[in-house]
Amino acid sequence: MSITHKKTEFPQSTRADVLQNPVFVGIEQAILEQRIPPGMRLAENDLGDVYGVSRTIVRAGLQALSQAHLVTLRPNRGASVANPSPREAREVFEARELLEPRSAREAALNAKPKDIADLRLHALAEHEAMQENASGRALRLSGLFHVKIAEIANQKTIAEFIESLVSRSSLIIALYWTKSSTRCDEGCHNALIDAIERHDADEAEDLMRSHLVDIHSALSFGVADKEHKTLKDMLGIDLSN
Amino acid sequence: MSITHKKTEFPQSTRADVLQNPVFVGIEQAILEQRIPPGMRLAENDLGDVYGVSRTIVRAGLQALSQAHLVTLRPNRGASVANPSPREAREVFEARELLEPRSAREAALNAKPKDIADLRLHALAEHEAMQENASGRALRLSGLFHVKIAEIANQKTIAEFIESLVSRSSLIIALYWTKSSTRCDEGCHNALIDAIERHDADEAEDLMRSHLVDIHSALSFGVADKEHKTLKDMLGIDLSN
DNA sequence: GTGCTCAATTATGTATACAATTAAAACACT
DNA sequence: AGTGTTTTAATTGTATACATAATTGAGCAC
Repeated sequence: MSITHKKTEFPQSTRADVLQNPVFVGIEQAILEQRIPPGMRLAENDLGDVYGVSRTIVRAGLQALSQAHLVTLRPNRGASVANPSPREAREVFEARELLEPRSAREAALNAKPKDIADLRLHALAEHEAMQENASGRALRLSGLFHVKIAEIANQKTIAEFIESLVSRSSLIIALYWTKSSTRCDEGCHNALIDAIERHDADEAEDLMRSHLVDIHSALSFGVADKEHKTLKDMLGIDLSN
Repeated sequence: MSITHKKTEFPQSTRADVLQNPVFVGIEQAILEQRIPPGMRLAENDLGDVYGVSRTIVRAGLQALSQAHLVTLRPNRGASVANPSPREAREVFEARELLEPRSAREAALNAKPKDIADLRLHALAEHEAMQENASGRALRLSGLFHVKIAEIANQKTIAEFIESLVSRSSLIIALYWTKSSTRCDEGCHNALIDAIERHDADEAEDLMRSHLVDIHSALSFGVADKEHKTLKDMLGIDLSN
């Protein structure tokens, strides 16, 4: 009944707990690599079978994914991979365009040699994934690059926001990506590393901003959500009969 | 085994599910009103008794609170009210100083008469709570004011971030607040509403920025965390013997 | 009296059983 | 055949039981 009043000594590592949940980790990675599409149903029993855990663990994972906006949870109806609306997509990129240029600036000011080396290594891994035509892995690594910069900026709070936005971007790209101007990333990321290495804050900020605008403008919200596509197609077929 | 592939029609209301959890709602409000202090232990059985639910529900609520940085979850050690470090406190306010001025600007551009009326009503409620010396309620309402502005700005994604930061601020204030310059809020909030009503974006942005800097600079990280205070006090008593 | 060890207790981690709800199938009826 | 209704199956919501780990406190040695 009474809530005991004892104070603990040291704090956190925010999502350390949820990172041990195989459902959270597995589904997150699958979404980031676009191995499961937006809107896909995620039944608790199936997930339990796949990851060899009980529904208790599945539910914990799904709840965490839901708070990360990667999964939609509807009462009594279960979970499905999130299906961000055009509006949400726009908002996510607006938020990134607000946060990440500042983050790149701070990274340029803070970066140590070790950070640069780490980024270069990462860019190499991105390059390899693209060569292998492993588009899923490439996409995930590309997102991770942005997170790494946010971490170098040494502001964990904002870095977490950026991490969340980057994750959601994978779903947005899955839904609204059009052009095959994919190769932008390669050059952009390298140029960004160069600017950061030079501690050229202004340049890093500008490069990040334009990089994000590039991605954003390669999205197309013109057509209705892809989720309605099938219905529309079917209607079209029906009418043509 | 196989995950069925069916698409659902409409999406989200992100934390609609967790808002139905009495533990989440109850503890969140208690923290925002500073009725439970940082570091306080939150045993699952106790919470279950208080809210009349099983540990299943308690755990779901605690997990959500943990992702909101209001509760710290340590494996096999249970939950306690979060105890933000000075660094985390600084980061939270830095993030607010980055996001909220922009938010106030957008609010000034977007605000409709109904929004203004709502804000004025809210300011009145804040005033009343202060008169009644209901400092907990006053603090929660004061935070809610900032959230409302973020919502008027019509950017849900960023508004959610701000909401999270505002919540965490309650814990930070509980730990690091010094002066009784509390009355700042009253004037600041009214001036802000005026600027927004005039659609004076620059003024709204400036007012919000300086308002946040005021709060931030009224925090003192000089002394060790208050969690050590009791220990220090006890040591002091011991020494005086 | 102080510090250590180990049992007893308490609390958390996970699975499972059952209830409630939703989705699907079978059936009756027009 | 097509539509509306009832029955059945499948899925989620919640509580509880059991396993496991942490904490407390008693007893003992020093």
